[in-house]
Amino acid sequence: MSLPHAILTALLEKPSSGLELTRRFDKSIGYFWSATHQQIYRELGRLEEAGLIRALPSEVPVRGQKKEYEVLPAGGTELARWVAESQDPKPMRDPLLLRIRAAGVVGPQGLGPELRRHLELHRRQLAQYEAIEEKDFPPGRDAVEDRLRRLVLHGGIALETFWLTWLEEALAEVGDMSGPQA
Amino acid sequence: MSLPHAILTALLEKPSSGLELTRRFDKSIGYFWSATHQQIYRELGRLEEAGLIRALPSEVPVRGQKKEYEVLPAGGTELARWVAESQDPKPMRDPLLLRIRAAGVVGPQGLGPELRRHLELHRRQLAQYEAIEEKDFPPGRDAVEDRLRRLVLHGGIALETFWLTWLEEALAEVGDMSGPQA
DNA sequence: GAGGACATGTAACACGTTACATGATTCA
DNA sequence: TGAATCATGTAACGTGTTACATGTCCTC
Repeated sequence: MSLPHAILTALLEKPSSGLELTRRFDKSIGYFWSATHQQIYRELGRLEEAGLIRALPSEVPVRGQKKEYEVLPAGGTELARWVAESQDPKPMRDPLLLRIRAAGVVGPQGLGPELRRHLELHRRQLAQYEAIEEKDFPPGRDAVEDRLRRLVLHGGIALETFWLTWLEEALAEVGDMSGPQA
Repeated sequence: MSLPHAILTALLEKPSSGLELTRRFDKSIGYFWSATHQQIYRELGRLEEAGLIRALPSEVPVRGQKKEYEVLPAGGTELARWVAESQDPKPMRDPLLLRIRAAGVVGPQGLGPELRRHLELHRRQLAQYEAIEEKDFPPGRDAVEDRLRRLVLHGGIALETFWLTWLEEALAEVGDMSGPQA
């Protein structure tokens, strides 16, 4: 049950409409918890129903009309409860590792290009994170909120770095035996 | 669509019944693609329907009776196709990073113990991977299949190492401000 | 023959994904 | 007025999760 709490977090940072939330997910929170606009609208309805958020009463609630939400006190309480909750880490679930395992059985033909493509994609993601760090977290900003957001960003950077390192190892292992030849 | 291919891989390594597959997922393939027995039975039915696997004809197919499956040629072809397929890496989806972000908004109260607990769990997982490496991959075994399975295991080890490093950083940041005091 | 382990399966629901539908606003 | 964009929403489906149901085999 992470999506509702991701939405509560985003709305506490700034009250927003569904589409605004979607955009903010695409470029910030979505880096570690992505969601489509359909999921977000569905969940906004549930959160409102549950009394954790409410639509700002300024506008008439017509279809096609922008509808802004803000977090109610019960929503903040629920989010704080969830932050301290005990949740076991889920085992990783990665299709690429699975494909390497499968390649051990049916052969690594065709894997080389795919590994190189992933390597490039992770390089770009890492560059993007590093740009964010440089832009949003210059040395000196040290409020609690800044420190925690930087911590999260460091997680993303370290994860991408892991992928780069591992993909290099994978290419060294697989690259030369997965070319166009049989 | 990874589960069917995880099952094809497991069945190619060794024909099995549904429950045997469930056990093998719990202690091997499931480290990077977990599945419950209900998912596995459902998927075995679909794979048989699709003509990619078949039940070994030796036993009478009665409810409660063991039913072993093996991969048909079409299943091997499909798996090889999937290995070389182009699949974008999915953005990570991690509730703990999300909770840290939320803690930036509602405060990190109660996070310390949770971080320490995760740290301990990841230490154990890492130790387990290292035990597997020592037991199943002694230096010298160099068949293609061995090399690729070792590569996957190295991925798991590096990921756990990432978590340990990052959780230490997180504790340094959060540990002292999330105690029992307000 | 009763209990427990083994084994397969159903049912219901939550979450995520894709495609599409509908209405409002803006601007040429 | 027509097209583009903004904005909210429905519908259908696939996967993952949880709880439970049913049947067989072994052992005491």
